[in-house]
Amino acid sequence: MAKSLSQAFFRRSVHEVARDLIGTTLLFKGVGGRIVEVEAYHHTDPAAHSFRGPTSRNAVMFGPPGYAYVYRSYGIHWCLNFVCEPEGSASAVLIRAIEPETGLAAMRRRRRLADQRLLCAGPGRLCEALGIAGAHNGLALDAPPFELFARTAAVEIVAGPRIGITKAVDKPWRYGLEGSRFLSRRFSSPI
DNA sequence: TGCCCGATTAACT
DNA sequence: GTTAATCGGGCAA
Repeated sequence: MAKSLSQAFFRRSVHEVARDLIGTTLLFKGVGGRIVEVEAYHHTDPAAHSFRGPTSRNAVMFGPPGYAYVYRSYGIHWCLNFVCEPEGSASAVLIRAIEPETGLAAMRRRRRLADQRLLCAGPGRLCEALGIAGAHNGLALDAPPFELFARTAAVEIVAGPRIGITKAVDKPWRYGLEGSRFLSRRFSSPI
């Protein structure tokens, strides 16, 4: 049985945590799968929500590591982030895609006709499939309804530029599981 | 108060 | 390849 991740897992730099999240299992109310794609956002990064300081929306980012930051994107979708170390640094990892494994029926029901490959391939799709919404902003990641399990084998990780941003576009802070079919987009070249 | 734009997605041509 | 949907944050006035 895989080990549960504790708060200590998130008490490290956002880039370390981002790489180590690839291959871990994320469940929300018992539904989810293996994380295959994430992006790191550091508070000194102009593309990060926290770059201009605390607001009511990003307040959770300025709190302790190991909590979920959920925000509305484009007025339509929800996006899930994990807050990282150090406390108050307002850095977080955006969860962009998981490989659906557990609770497929519940995910399909929420996502309607989507095929399994697109069920959780993208931050908005993932939140819809798992039933994550703004009400879950600020929840701890080491307690229900969240469950996180460490990976049980080594993984090949690829990196590349982040998606959908207009600032700091050159930073290769998107991480993915090499060769996964469940990425929101392909990585152009392995690093 | 008003205006612009975004860590997106699905449905178009 | 393009674009509409849709709304809160951030900034200018």
